Amino acid sequence: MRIATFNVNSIKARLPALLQWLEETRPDVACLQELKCLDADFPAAALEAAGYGAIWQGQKSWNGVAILARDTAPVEVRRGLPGDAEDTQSRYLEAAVDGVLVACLYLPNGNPAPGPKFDYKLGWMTRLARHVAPLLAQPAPVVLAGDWNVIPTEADVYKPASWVGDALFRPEPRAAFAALVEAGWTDALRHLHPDATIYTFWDYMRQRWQRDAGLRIDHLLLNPAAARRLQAAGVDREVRGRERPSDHAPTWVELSAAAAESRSR
DNA sequence: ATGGCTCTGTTCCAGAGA
Repeated sequence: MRIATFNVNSIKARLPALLQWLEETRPDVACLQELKCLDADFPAAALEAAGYGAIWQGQKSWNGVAILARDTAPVEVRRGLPGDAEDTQSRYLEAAVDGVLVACLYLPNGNPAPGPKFDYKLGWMTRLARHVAPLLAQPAPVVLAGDWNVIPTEADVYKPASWVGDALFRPEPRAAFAALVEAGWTDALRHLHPDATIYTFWDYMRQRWQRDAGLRIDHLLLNPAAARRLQAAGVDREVRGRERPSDHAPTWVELSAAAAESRSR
């Protein structure tokens, strides 16, 4: 079972690229971020024609998340991150697909730091940690997939020195991310590729793609039940090199089926 | 330190992103 996350940077601008990628890689689940569209404008029919059921949480101009499932309908479990009744930004969805609980998240950028946007980011991470704590010990696999807007370590950025002080690289968000890993969530890509240079985002500016000056900020965190099934993980880098690309590349994990796991025990 | 690039919408610039 392949579960992917892809910040599309406008689902309307990116629909051809999205459909091409779905056709090529056929993920079982795809978590999308930065839809940048109203609920009414979500291209559900085009995705259905491509073989994907979907749930989505849009909003005008910014943010927006969706969960796609191949040949089935994702069963919505939660809409919005709990803990702040004032939060109206569309950044969090949860769905069950084939016995796996998938959370699709779009963590706030947080720049400039310090400031109210950075405070919102840290508060969001606190709320996330509180919400996912009981999911860690679930017997069912749980995958927290999305654009985390956190560079976990110096190995995850082309030039750490130039990102010091940035909201993606400041100690507080990194500590919040590290605390989840310390608690038992597995950072799937880093776990399987401990020494590799892995990027999932390349800024449009300054020829960052051409220079491979990237960041690893799109992550899939697995609870122990999911980590036990982890077979492979990667980044579909070629998608970033195409015409009119998103600034993020799709990032994915492959989990073995439940039956295969029970046989192997 | 600045600006570079790409997206959206009460658009022909400004705000946000990372």
